[in-house]
Amino acid sequence: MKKINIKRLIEQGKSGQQVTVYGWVKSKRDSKGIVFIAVGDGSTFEPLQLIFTEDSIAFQATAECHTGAAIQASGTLQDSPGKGQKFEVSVKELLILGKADPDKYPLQKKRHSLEYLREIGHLRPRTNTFGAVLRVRNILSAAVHDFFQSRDFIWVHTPVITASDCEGAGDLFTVTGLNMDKPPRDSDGNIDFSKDFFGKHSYLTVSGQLEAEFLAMSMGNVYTFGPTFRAENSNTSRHLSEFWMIEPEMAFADLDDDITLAQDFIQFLCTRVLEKAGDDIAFFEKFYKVMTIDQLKRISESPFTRISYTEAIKLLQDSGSKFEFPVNWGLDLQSEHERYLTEQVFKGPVIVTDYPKDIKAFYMKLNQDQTTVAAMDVLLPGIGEIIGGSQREDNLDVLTSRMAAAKIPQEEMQWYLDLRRFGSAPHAGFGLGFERLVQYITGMSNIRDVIPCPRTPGTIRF
RNA sequence: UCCUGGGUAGCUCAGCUGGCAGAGCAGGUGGCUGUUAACCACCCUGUCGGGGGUUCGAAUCCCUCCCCGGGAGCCA
Repeated sequence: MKKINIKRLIEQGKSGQQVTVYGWVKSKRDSKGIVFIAVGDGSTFEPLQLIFTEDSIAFQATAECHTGAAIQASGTLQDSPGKGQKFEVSVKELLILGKADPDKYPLQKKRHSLEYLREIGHLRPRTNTFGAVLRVRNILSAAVHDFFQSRDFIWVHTPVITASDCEGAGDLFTVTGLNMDKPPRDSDGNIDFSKDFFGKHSYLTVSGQLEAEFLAMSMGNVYTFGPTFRAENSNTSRHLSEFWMIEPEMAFADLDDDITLAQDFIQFLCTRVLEKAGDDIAFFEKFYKVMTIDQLKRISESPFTRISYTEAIKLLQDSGSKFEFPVNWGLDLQSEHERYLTEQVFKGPVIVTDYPKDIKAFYMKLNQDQTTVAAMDVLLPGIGEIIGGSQREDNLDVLTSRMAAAKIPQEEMQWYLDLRRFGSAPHAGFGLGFERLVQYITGMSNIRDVIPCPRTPGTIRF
């Protein structure tokens, strides 16, 4: 039998058509002689209304049919006289494929707290909110590839297991095949990773950037889109230990090209979500009241504010606002400062550029002033940093001296320095935290609610 | 990791300076011919996070541990 999902049925169905639908019961309402069942199958936000009247055999079967049950229903698609839906199905045959005991089923046809839903992560995709999140996440994932493919970027697969521990992006998870009860020791008593699976200490990647750089320095424009791991003990609404990151890297490009790409990228994604996930976005607007369709339209149309770090410091100092943390040139911007810029001053995305070299990574291009680097952060209201990027240092001497200053051992990094020895060229890229983007667009305030299986310190399930 | 708020019925929460454990929703039964998280009536539902202490008496006060938010730091 050829199955049709509810999304297709609503889009392409014709009144009078015989249909069979499959899904899970979202709610049941009954009156004398008539029963209404709302059924969903994940394909779309709108549930399908099933009608059972006393004259059908299926009517009896609804007694056993509670919220959460998996059902198969056959009948006639017809225009709905009721408000709220275009079609409904008058059901002649109802099969309960899997019951859901109403005394034990953890989901009810009412609002649950997001905290509670996190405890039943395997069932929460059946809720309106999480279904909408997953559909938006899917639209965005596909749009990421559409955006880069349409610009001839090559999708490259950088490794999940890496030997680079000097990227400086945070603590790393060790990957090992050693017997943890009795690991081999060297003469100093330290664990001897030369006896490990790969012959050296290996980690889960914290960024594909360094590898993406050598791919860009041969393929031109490339991007990665894959999982990333940070062993930081971060307990916030915008950090995960395992998250997905998108990292484009462009050869023959400077910071300005990088910023333009970042803005075009975010705007493209907002536009695509509005086109393809209207129902879901409308739901977020209505129930969570954080991100509106109008706001998304505005973001997709108007250029982002650009401000240099130096200008930002001056603006904060002259603002007359009291901050908990000091504002001084040379100090990093704190959350409260970023929030002030995005939420109070500019009320939208802000791109801060040209940070002092001492608070940024060693690989960022040193500016002519010798004190700042060609870096940029994209900041969003409510989220903070969503993108961190830079033009990369392409001068061998400058790079090695910056590595020395940052005390980064160079023996293991000769391959990286080779890119500056042979055919070096200006290049730039950035990293975008995918879940933070999903958060921003849906208005979900906790990052744990935009990924199916969140990994955070002290918590792992499934 | 630090600061801060919380944990009471299946879910969401009220329960004041210590004095009989509560409501809405869900569930059950009945009613209602078209509902939209339906509605109306009645019924059922408790390790008050765990342990210890103070007290005639603790959900309430004290100590301790566990868990969950929010904020901060680290970052995407």
